[in-house]
This record gives sequence, structure tokens and C-alpha cells, in this order.
Amino acid sequence: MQPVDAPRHPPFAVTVDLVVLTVRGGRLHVVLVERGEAPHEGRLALPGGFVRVDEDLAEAAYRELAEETGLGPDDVGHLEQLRSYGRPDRDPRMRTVSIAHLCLAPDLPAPVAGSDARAARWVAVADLPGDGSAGSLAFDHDRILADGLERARAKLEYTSLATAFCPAEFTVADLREVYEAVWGSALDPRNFHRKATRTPGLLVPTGRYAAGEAGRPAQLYRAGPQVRLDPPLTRGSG
Amino acid sequence: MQPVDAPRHPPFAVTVDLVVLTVRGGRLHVVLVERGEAPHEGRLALPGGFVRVDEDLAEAAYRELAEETGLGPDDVGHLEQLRSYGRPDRDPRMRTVSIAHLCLAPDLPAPVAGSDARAARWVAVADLPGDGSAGSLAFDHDRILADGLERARAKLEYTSLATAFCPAEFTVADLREVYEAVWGSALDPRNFHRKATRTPGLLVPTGRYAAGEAGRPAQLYRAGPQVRLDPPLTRGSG
DNA sequence: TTAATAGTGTCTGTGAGACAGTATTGG
DNA sequence: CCAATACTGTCTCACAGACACTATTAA
Repeated sequence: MQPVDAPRHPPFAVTVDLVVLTVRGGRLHVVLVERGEAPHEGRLALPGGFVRVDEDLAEAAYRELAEETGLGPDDVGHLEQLRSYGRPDRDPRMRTVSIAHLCLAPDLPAPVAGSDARAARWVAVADLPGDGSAGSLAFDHDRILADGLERARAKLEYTSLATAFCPAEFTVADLREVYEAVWGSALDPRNFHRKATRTPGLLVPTGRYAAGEAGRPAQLYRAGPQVRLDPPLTRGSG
Repeated sequence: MQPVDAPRHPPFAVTVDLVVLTVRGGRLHVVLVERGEAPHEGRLALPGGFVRVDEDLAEAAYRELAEETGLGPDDVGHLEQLRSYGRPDRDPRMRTVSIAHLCLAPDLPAPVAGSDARAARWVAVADLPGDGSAGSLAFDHDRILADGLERARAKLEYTSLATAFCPAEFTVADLREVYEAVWGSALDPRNFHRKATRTPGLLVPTGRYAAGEAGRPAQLYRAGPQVRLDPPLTRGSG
């Protein structure tokens, strides 16, 4: 039931935006870029860009990730579609729908520097006003970031997603630090250790041990095959 | 980093598609429409249509819901964004991105009949080949339906979403039937009763009782204010 | 009366969380 | 030695699931 005087297929611009998270020094960080042009020139924004005519949405997300942050598909531990944003007034230039993606990466030694001229940087989420829910980012990116954080926090409970923040080999303490950084609360190291090691399929012991740290050396693990955690790792202090 | 010979903002058509679910006679049903034109003419598909230039995505979903199924915003208990689908080959006519929505409705006495000429009908999900994951629907709607079902099944566990399938007043047995229909498994009526009534904020007793049924009359409840269930209603037989 | 459904109590196993205690390193 | 971290065990409470039992209706 389209009115005859309305265009049947109004043209939209379709973009992907990226919430790229990592844990550095026990703090959750997100990749932000500084906008070089109007609107919102000079403000911080999530990396993203237009979807090309011949590529899938996930393809576009990986391409923009590489272009704007220099991170390749093998650098990131996880990428999934988050949600779409399409308020008519979200971009003053044109009618735009953005398919936001959530991306988790380990803390890479290489700095974030893309081939794109725009400067990408890691920003601690806690340093943004109101966890990014206030008016700190361009467009509706505060909302997108908040949704991405909520998704990440929720999925740590019932999936092995936290291992996506870790390098190939890591200790139980490394994994616990990820949970603490994402949830923003301290966990009991002893109970966490028991739950993590006894959850079937979450961790695969390598037999090697971490060295150079204070205290007894910790066993090194790789991420196991299990994606769904049962029972889940709950968010209380245990 | 756009190639200079590529269009900067390739034009997309943006649509909304709807996975509208209800429980009728203890079986989970979905609204399907018969396509009246190519491609996939005569095949069953999810209701949906093009987003207009001046409306939000959720607005478009509610409009298409009304146009294609005759269900108004007050008829449905819940509507949320599901996921977006944008494979370049998903519609042979043009490059289309669809923002799918999940909608839950009580089993209404009024039949589904929209102002649209296309015939909308309730189809039992179990009657579709492979729960709709085989090639039974047009476009990529099998996949969208499968994702919608998975979302609904998962969210029943940790939210009060099941009440969206129920009328304004309902019994604990009504609610249990919803869980059984969506999960496809039988639940212990006694344990379910205890968990449902003792979950704070899920149910509000009305003081009235259902009459006319066999056995002891059941107390009638309204949906409570709680959205997140803690502890969750797990999917085992208890 | 019987059949059927509503609703309660009770038992067992398991996990969450609290926390004592042991093991193994560096300084 | 001490401090720090890794890891194990143990206790209590709460819930899941199984199921006996009582309550209230229709036929």
C-alpha cells in the first residue's frame, strides 16, 4: 500500500560501523577515529564506512576494520553483527542505515595505524563521559557503543567470547582480567580458577608455564572448542 | 580509501521483514504471506516491505505489520529488531538490505487479514520442512525465520518475553504452554508453577479465577513489571 | 465416585560464593 | 625468611529436577 506519489524504493546509503574492543592494562578500550570532515568534524567517532555494491555486510566490516584500524581478520578474535541503526535524522547529509558490528581483539603489540589518513586510537571506555552514553561521540555512536558494551558484557556470561580478547596462549589470570575489565568488577581468583578450568571445552592446557611473573608460574592454556558455556560464568563476585 | 571510479554512496533498497510468532493450540505458528509477483511468485515468504524515507526502522516494521497482517501495535505483545541481512545476491532485482524484526503476539480471536491484497496466514512452524531451515520460503527467509526462532527460544529463558504470547489475563498453565510450544519440550507443571509464581515481578495475581475448565480453577495473572528473570527459567524438563 | 487439573512440600544433586589452606616462585 | 601468585578443598545457601501429596473442580 504505497502512495502513488511516493518513490517505491527510496535510495538509502548503507554503512557499517565498528565497535572494536580490547583490554589493555586491565582496562577496556575501544577504537575511535577523529572525524576529518563535517558533520561532527574533529569529534571522535566509531570507525566505519559505506558498504560497496558487491560485498556482504560482514565483508564490508572486515574491510573497514583493515582500512581504518590496520587490524586484519587474523588479528581479531571475534566479529559479529551487533544491530542496525536507521533513524531518519541520524546523518544530516542523507538517509543512512548503519549495520553496527562488534569486534573483539587481543591487546596487540603493534599499534593501531591504518592505511587511512584518519587517526585511529585506543580510548579507555571508562574515560568517556558516562561510559559513552553521554554526548561524547559523533552521530548516534554513543548509543551504538553502549549497545556494543552491553552485548559484550552479556555474552561473556554464557559464551567463551572472553578468549577472543586473549592471545593464542594465556593464563587463567589473563582470562580473569578480561572478565574484570569488561564487567568492571573484581572476581575471586580462586573461584574463577575453579570454574574456568572445570568448564568443559573452555580451556585446553598446553603444558607450558608462564615465566617471569611474581609468584608461582601459571599454566598456559589455549582457547577450547566450546562456544556455549554450561554452566555460565556468572557476574557475581565469585 | 574509495576507488575513484566506484560510486561513493551506492544506492541500496532498505526493507523490513517480520517474524511474527504466536502460540495456537499448543503449537508455535508464524505469519507467512504468499508472494503475488516475481521473484519467487506463489511461494511463501515473511511479511515485509520497503522502509520509507521519513520513518524509523521500528516504525516501518509496525506499519508493515499492520498492512500485511492487520495486527496493530496494541495487538502484539512485543516487537524488537532481530538482525540485518544484506548478501549481495539475496534479491535478484536489486541490492537490498533487510532489517528483520521479531514480533510476538497472543493468539487473537480475530483472524489475520490485512488491508493488503496478499493473503497472510498462520502456519505451524513444525509443519515447515526442517523448522523452516530448508528451502521452503522465498529469498533468505528460511534463515531469517530460523534466527527469529532461536532468538525467541533463548530469550524465554532469561526474560519475561513469554508473557507477550499471552492475553491480558492468563493462568500459569497458559504460560507453561507457551514455553512448551516454543521450546518444543514438555515441562513439569508442578516445578514450573513454583518457579513462575516465585520469580519476583514476573506475575501479578488478579484474584480472579479461570472457570469452565476441567479440574480445580486456576488463578489468573497479569504480566508483571520484571523484564529480566533472575534466576532464569531453564530449558530442562523442570 | 473417578478423572483432571491446581498448587504445595520434600528430597537430592549441583553450583555459587566465601574463604581456609597448600604449592611454588622471586626477592 | 616474606610477599605474591597459583591452585585445591570445604562449607553454606539456593536452585534444578524428581516426585509424593493435598485441594478443588466437572462429569
